[in-house]
Amino acid sequence: MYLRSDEPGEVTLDDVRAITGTSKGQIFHYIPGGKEELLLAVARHEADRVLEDQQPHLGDLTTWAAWERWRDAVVARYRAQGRYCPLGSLMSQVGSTPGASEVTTALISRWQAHIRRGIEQMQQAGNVRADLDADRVAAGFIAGIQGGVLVLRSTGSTRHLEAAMDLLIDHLRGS
Amino acid sequence: MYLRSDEPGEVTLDDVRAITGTSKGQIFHYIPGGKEELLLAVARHEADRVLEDQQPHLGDLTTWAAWERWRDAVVARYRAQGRYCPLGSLMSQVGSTPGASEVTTALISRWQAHIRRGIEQMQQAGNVRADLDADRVAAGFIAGIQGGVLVLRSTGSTRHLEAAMDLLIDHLRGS
DNA sequence: CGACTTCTGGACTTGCCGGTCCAAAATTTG
DNA sequence: CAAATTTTGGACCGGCAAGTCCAGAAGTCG
Repeated sequence: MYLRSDEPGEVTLDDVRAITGTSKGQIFHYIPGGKEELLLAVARHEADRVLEDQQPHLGDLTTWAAWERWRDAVVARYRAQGRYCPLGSLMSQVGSTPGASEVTTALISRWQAHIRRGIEQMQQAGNVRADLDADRVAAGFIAGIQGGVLVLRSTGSTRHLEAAMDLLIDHLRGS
Repeated sequence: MYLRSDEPGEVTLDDVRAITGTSKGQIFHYIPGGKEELLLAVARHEADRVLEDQQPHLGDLTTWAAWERWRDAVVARYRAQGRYCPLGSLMSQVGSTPGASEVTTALISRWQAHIRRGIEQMQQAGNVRADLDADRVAAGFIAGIQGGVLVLRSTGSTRHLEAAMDLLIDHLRGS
């Protein structure tokens, strides 16, 4: 039975010690909360990166071309990441502690707010039907992207992610 | 068979022993592969249940009313399940072994095939535009549902799941 | 009944990992 | 410089959980 080895499973404090070239003493000196505090800090950092990697497109969804660039950026980012999802692994390790779900819900809500804002701007410009519930469509995007990434993690293909994003953009276009 | 009630972490063989009223000797006598084989067997069983719980709707997506019933069944099922997703927990424990991804990809592909078939039937009946790529839209459904459930697991709300399914059904309707 | 096979229970082994502790090195301070 | 404080390294502890082993119970068959 092999526990050890490559990326997928668990990260141990010994791994951290080895990688950072430090010692247990230092880890607990600087991070009194131990493993959970460490993992949560990394998770928060990764969560920020998720949104950063979508910029500047995510913050400026004001034309159809921008939506396409955003779509491409998201697909490219996750294609590059492949089966290994840092944030996903982290969250599954930190389990269902209160801090963990706080990180995910915060990420989701910031992400969704960006998308909603983009839709509203498109509506104001008359490019999207005004009677669409922007927040609801934004929620759909979040779900589609998350699910696409989940599928990517187990199949290695970005097909579902692309399909979800394309369909939702088409929906906005009113096709 | 029911598994733990306190959702979060790990299932140990001692848990299994206690719940089933057996002993380590028996477990390894009947399941030589140990924990991994056991977990995979349960995962396969849960995967079957996922589709069973959507029947008979999933197998008969031939009218708009049927699509709505299916949508309601899926939402109801996951709402009832709440934050605790048996299959999800299982898969995160069994990690990224080859057997694990085989279970998920098999589930995804059967699920998607059902949806695709439903779309094709609607197309043949003239209810859905014939130029829609049925398999692609089905992939979008899978992504949306998976993502909706993922969000449900961390926020406890079915809002994203409902939004994703409604938007995709609207899309089929060509609204 | 008696040899033989299968099943059962649970003590035991092995190895892992988070966390503690403290002695010594480095650094600051007076 | 010397005392006080902070930082460092790593041996060690405790607990946990997967998997092994074997002694005996239960069942099978001639």
